[in-house]
Amino acid sequence: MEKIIVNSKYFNIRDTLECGQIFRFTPFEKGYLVFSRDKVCYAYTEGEFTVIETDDYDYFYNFFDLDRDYSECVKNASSFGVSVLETASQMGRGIRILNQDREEALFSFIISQNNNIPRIKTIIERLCVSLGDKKQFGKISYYSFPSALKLAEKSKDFFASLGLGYRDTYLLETARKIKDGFNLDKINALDTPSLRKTLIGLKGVGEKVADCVTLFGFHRFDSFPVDTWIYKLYRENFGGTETDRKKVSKFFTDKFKNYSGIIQQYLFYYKRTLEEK
DNA sequence: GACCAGGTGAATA
DNA sequence: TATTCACATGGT
Repeated sequence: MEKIIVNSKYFNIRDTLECGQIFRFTPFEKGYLVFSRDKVCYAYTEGEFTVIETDDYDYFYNFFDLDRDYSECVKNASSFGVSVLETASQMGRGIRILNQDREEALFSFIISQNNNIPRIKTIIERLCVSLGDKKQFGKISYYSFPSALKLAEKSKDFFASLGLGYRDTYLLETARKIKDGFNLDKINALDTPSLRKTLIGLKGVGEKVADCVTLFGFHRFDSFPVDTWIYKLYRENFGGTETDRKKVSKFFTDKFKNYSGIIQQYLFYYKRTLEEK
């Protein structure tokens, strides 16, 4: 067991987990257990520090993007003279964009479409319990996220029984494609537009899911996913009039460039916490 | 019942 | 190219 200790000003564990980029975490003692692939860590706040306890130091150091200076991101977000950006980036300054497992991000966001976050979490948890490997972390037992190969063996009805709804075929077809050689690591060599296009070739992956996967699975900060919340914010806070989500995304990426992804998270988190009751 | 949730695929014009 | 509609499921 090792500990990573970081000043919490630009690394808040709650904000990082609750901002909607990851679905596998659970409250535990002073903080959270966070799961990624077959790994786990225990993360909590202690005074002015964020503490990560784990058996996989290097993995989680990279996972939480600890080499990046996020004060730069907040500074950039504030530089546009738009008050909502000022507010949102201050509120979300502790958010880090996670370096998630590519397969896990891909399948998770296929499940996310036209769905709400609590239910997405439930479905993913069921997937792990029924197909993942049982693992041990101290006294805690948990399940890994199942590989595409494992998913590809199951039937459409099996996924339907887990509550995936019409997304059952999307998950199955994408899992089979990966089993047949579609390589998520190889396509990391592509630039973001080509990567997006390639991902959209998968069943169940459209503009929005592709943007989430490039951002959360491939760490492409020039991606700006537009979901229903961001679309609402675009109209209400930016006076936007475009209805095509693709054009809305372009509006923001043209403005925010290589800070698009992190600013999108500031805005998403802000809008969602503001409106939740 | 209607409407919504981190939308997409397919049909249509 | 752009618009429209069905699609499972569960919560409000």
